[in-house]
Amino acid sequence: MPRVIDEQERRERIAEAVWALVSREGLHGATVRAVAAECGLSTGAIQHSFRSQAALHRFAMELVIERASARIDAVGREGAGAGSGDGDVGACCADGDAAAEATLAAVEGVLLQLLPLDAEREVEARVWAAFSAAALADPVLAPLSRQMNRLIEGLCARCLAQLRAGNVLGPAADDPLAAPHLRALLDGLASGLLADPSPAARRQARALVHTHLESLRAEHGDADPST
Amino acid sequence: MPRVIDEQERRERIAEAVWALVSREGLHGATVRAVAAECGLSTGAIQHSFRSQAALHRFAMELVIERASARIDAVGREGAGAGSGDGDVGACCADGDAAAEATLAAVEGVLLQLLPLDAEREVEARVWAAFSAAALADPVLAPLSRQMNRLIEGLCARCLAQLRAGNVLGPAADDPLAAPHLRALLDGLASGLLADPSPAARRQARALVHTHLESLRAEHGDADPST
DNA sequence: GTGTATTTAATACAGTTGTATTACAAAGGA
DNA sequence: TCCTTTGTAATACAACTGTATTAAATACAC
Repeated sequence: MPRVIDEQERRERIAEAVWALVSREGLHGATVRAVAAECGLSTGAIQHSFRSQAALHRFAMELVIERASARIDAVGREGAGAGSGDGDVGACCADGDAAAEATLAAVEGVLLQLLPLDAEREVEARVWAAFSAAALADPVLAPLSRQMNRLIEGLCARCLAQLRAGNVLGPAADDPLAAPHLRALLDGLASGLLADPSPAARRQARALVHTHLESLRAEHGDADPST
Repeated sequence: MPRVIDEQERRERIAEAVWALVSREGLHGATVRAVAAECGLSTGAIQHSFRSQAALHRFAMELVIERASARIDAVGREGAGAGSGDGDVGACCADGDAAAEATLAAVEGVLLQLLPLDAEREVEARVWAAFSAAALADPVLAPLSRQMNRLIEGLCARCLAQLRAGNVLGPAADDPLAAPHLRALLDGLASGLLADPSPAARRQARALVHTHLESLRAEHGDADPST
């Protein structure tokens, strides 16, 4: 047998070149030739790994989901047991306020990871924005877009559940709309940050996530008592 | 003088053909030839009105802003005086609840106009999504993206001001973050609706806007008393 | 009517794209 | 050592792109 190559790793390397190009120049910049140049291969090598450009783009989009999914699952696993990492919160709610603050801060940190607040997340968010825009006119990519939304909403739901378990939230958190609400907010913040990544905008986004969580805590009445 | 043509109207007609194509096939579908076919002109006629394809795309994006801006201004003008259209609310806050409900409903209606809940808005939102994604990698279009965000945030601010004037909101509405918060929420909801325009998702989006406004009303404590 | 300025249509052209095809290099089994 | 199998590189090709150029048609001034 000749030159053995880790095909999966090769495919991911190519997909990462796609990411770089999409982030810099948009999806239309990720031509086969440009991708080949970006990762130091020939167009023939690209074609050996991917039947077509559409397959390449699809794989690159799926890889974004896969990586994000892995990160989110990791957060979920480590967040399920501990509040902020140095103390268990779920069971012992004896000294309320300190533990509550810790849980709140931990959740806030997790949610902030979904925003393009550093260089790496910004690339990821730009790439995702390009792909999800393309998905609007491409039935093959559209399901991936929805999958990502479900993924993030799931993370939001788990964060809210954790806050509820720590008795940090009022009854408002039981609202089944709380997770979609949080997801939409994060999505809109991310899109705004991509258009304006200034330090001021980043500060504002952080503050917004903070006050949103605080407002969930402050809320003690029913959401809609009139109807 | 030969055939006199309303150049501005012609340009807008061409731009609307761009919208249709972008909504159906994405930005890359708006080639000069496709645009010409869409509006029943020749490529020569397109080139007579627009120096280049980039200029055409830019104009089409600006026209989205212009149209949206006109709608928003109209809403602002009619909304400045009356609450819901059949009764003045700003001054007479004698019978609180009924007037408050009316104001709230009126504002809710305005905000819902920003979401792709009907066919026309959906096209507009799809077009805008495509353009703002392109703006991430195009320095010429990027300012337009930010301009639109400012426009919508301004509308949000005015809506909140109206609610405040009607004594519908607690002190939380004075938070300078309330308008950016609302804008981000609407942005995220819009993007979610484009990915999943199902009736269920639309119902959820409507409900979310409603509960968000309700939560602003319910909130009476400080947003962040601890720090 | 004639002429002229101006818009339109058609075509030409150079560049780029995705993809198929081809020849070449490399690596292990006989 | 040679040979087969696999990956690589280069090139070819057809389709499509934006744009420049050209010729025709049109509508008003005179």
